[in-house]
Amino acid sequence: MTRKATVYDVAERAGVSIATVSRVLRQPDAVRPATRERVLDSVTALGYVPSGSARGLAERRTGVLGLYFPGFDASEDAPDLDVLADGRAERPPFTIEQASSDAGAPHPTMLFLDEVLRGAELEAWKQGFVLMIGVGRDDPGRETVRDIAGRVDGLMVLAQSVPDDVLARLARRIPVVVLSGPARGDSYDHVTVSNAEAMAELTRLVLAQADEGALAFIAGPEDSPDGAQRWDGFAAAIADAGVAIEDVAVLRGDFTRASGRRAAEELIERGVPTALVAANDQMALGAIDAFRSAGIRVPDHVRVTGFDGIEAGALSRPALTTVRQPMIDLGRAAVQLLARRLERPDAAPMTVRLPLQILVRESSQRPAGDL
Amino acid sequence: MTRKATVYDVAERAGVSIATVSRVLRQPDAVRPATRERVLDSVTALGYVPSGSARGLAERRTGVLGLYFPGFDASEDAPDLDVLADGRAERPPFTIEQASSDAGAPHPTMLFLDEVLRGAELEAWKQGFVLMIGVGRDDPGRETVRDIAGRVDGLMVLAQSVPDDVLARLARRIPVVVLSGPARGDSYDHVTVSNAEAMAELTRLVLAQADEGALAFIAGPEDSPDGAQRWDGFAAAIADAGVAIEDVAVLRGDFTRASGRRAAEELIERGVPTALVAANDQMALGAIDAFRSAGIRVPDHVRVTGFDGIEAGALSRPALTTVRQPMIDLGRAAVQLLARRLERPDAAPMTVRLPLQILVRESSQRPAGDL
DNA sequence: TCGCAAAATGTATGCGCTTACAATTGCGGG
DNA sequence: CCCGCAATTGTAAGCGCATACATTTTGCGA
Repeated sequence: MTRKATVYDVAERAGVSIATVSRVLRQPDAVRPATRERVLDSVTALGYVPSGSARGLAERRTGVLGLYFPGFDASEDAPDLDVLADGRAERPPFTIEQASSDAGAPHPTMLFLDEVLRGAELEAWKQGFVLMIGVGRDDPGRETVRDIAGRVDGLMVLAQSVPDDVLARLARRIPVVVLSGPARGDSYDHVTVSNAEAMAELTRLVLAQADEGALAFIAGPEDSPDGAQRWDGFAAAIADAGVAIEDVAVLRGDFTRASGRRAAEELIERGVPTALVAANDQMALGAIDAFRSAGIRVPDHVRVTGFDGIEAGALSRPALTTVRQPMIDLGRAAVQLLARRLERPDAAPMTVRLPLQILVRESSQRPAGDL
Repeated sequence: MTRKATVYDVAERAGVSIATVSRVLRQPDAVRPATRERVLDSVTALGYVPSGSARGLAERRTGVLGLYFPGFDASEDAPDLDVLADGRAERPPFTIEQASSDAGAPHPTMLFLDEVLRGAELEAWKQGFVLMIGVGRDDPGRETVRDIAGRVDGLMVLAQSVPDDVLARLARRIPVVVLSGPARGDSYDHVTVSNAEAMAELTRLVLAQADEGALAFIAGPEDSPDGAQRWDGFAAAIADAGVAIEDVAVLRGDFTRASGRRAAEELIERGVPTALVAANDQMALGAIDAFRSAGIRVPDHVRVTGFDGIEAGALSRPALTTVRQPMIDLGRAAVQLLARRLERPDAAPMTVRLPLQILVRESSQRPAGDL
């Protein structure tokens, strides 16, 4: 790897000017086939790859879109790994563990983000962009978002991953799309889902099956916007159904499986409901665990629903009724919004609302005989 | 969003030269506190964000690392989504589906890549880089890899995602690290895992439990390097154990659950083995399905093992004994290698071999009574 | 063969930033 | 109050490419 080849090298070798080289790469038809060949030969011979920086500077656009995530994994604290350290060679090529737990499964929010990312990448590719990603971390001094913002034509951020003031500042430089948060009346483009409406509908489905029995709800942590929206949807649905909120056992969890288990144990003491609506899948699965331990059958004795559509819910028995986020489409929609705004910078801010998918599975179905 | 602010704007507003502005951002200590304040004021007032392109060009490094994946999801064919189309507003905010299948679960290779990506992002952040990602697709004309290569300081590619000649060319421009393929004696840095060794060890564990019975193996598709390595490990282990290869029933699958099911059905006809080693988890799970349908109990009648460590294996009953790839660490190691090479461009090419994790779970354990 | 419009190519500038080097300023001792 | 050095700031030269505009070449009809 000597010095990297530049247009100048290519031009010289092909006996043309750098303008011609540039043309061969950008508008091949504008140059005579013979010269084109000659230039392309030099390109391969020299292993020339155009500098993205120079291009970006000259064209005043980078062709890159940025996606910025909140960091849910506290990965700042991840142990250091040093593959370059000495003595690695002597280490065994494998380790053996007696394992029955499912420890090590990634945080569900991560899975969510992975799919959003996939959708974004796909659509970016379709639109001719490349994707740059960043994760929000406690990061005094080093401003990763700003870093990224300086390198891209447009930025997608997940709600709450960037402080408002920082975001406002970045938006002065490039278009910003906010994903999956409350559709505030601000001036950004938004992509959201109808959390509340879907939860309301799900609750209606549950009520339709719940006979006369008692209803229970496991809410998420207080500071979760998602959790709040889901609660709103639930509350709206039971209000519509003429059920008094006081008649519903409302517990609070923290979105973990353990907290769902605890909540269900409390319910068992206070009296088992006919139906339990949980604000996410983890807690629903935890509740099912607790019910099972207590000999209470789902869905025979109690119907249970979750929210999110994680894989464990599909694999559990009974399979968990839930609501799936259109994750791929979230990513794709965000890119489309960005592409649109890059074309028409002064169009009015837009909010795209994607439909959720209610997956009715066994855990919420009244036993067949009763139908 | 008027015209984007540049150093010139900031300099003028602060009454200094552009050099000073640049210094404030790059080496704050080299400028007198008073001036520094003035400059920073202008920066915020103007919403200035430095251009990554210009920086990259001037510094001759971008601070970006690239990660290039093979595209396993045939996403080129993904249906178009058009969130900007008219009439979206009228669409319902949710859809309802009676669903019991686990359709829609992402391709396991995707999950693998997601984690590698996560590891890479984490380590890139720790080392002060930003990550750019690209997915390999059938892509006549548009050369995404090259595109990315032009914008980054170093490139990580998953084995087989980039044709050899293209890779060779890119490597002339920037350092390249190849992930998870055979450690060929080429001139790139490599990160791999000990597929064969781990499979051999797993096979040994199985043999130790397999009594006198017959052994079976479900191989992967012929063109899979991973599959081949796993076969090699298996073959080596049984050879060591003095078992003739002819005494082992070897079937071939295509890494899908269905193919595992078919293979097991064939085994049931030909005679159920005491132990079945599959080249990946999907096929192992498929085989377990088939055994269950036939009333054959796992692990009581037949011990089964997989490879990969997918989540469904941990959740299934019996939980699947398998080998987990150190996916996060693969990504992290790749970044470390890249960072090292950027520092010392002419160090000898290096191959880092990461240990695999053998997870011994129920599906391979001889029933307790027998111990 | 010549003339002219169209096609092909070359020239030169600027994109926004970093940085070597030059010029200026500040400060302490004499 | 002056001198010399160090700290600060300014000047200017690229970094590699795209492109407007100028120049040359080509193709074609007369």
